[in-house]
Amino acid sequence: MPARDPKFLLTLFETLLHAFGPQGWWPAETPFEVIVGAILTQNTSWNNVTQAIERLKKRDLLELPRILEADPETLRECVKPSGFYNQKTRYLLAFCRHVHLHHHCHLEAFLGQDVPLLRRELLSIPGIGPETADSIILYAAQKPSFVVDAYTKRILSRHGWVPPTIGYEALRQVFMDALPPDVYLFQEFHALLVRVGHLFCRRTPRCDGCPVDVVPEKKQFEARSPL
DNA sequence: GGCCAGGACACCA
DNA sequence: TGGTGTCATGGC
Repeated sequence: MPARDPKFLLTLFETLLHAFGPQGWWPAETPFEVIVGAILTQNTSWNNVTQAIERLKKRDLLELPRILEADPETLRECVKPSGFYNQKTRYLLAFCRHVHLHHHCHLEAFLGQDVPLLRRELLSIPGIGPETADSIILYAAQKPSFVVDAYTKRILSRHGWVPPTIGYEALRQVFMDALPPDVYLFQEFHALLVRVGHLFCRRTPRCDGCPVDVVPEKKQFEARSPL
């Protein structure tokens, strides 16, 4: 049960864009670096991820074939600062092996597929869940698939616009239905929600001054869920 | 020293 | 189907 007015989310986007300006996501030089970052940032602060990516860069491992050729122990050492390094090394290798096996390491061909096909294929790879898949589609493939993360859910439910129990796919659909399929809009909106989340909506409630509060929309759910 | 972070997955009832 | 534990490092 999302907010009824489909223009509400556009109003929210414009409010955040006015308050914070364009965020210019994703901070990466290549689509493959986006993908590596998307996997490494799972439940991890971006600061830790940048350290891992720097290690990979230093060893010239930010290319798909290089990861496949790399010594697994070296790979683990690079991934380590981002936490969960055994898992994430496995996930990184699983992704690279998949593209190697099914697309002959041709990342552009893989990312060039239609969104439904690409999303289904991404979700079939171990370690790629819905958020990671949508991040890869939106920021690496540059195709419109809205990314829902913990902040998105927290911000919207805390303000009473969606129930706190809403699932990933349902919340994603709220955005997909309400917004035009515009890559720039999706990229900036997600980045802005993360920015707001960092500043105002951590687990310790600290919402004073949150620009989301000024968005005019009738709230349908109990506001300020006790997250 | 404890809490938190731009999740995903296995396991269990 | 939904809830819970596990994976692990670095910053505050």
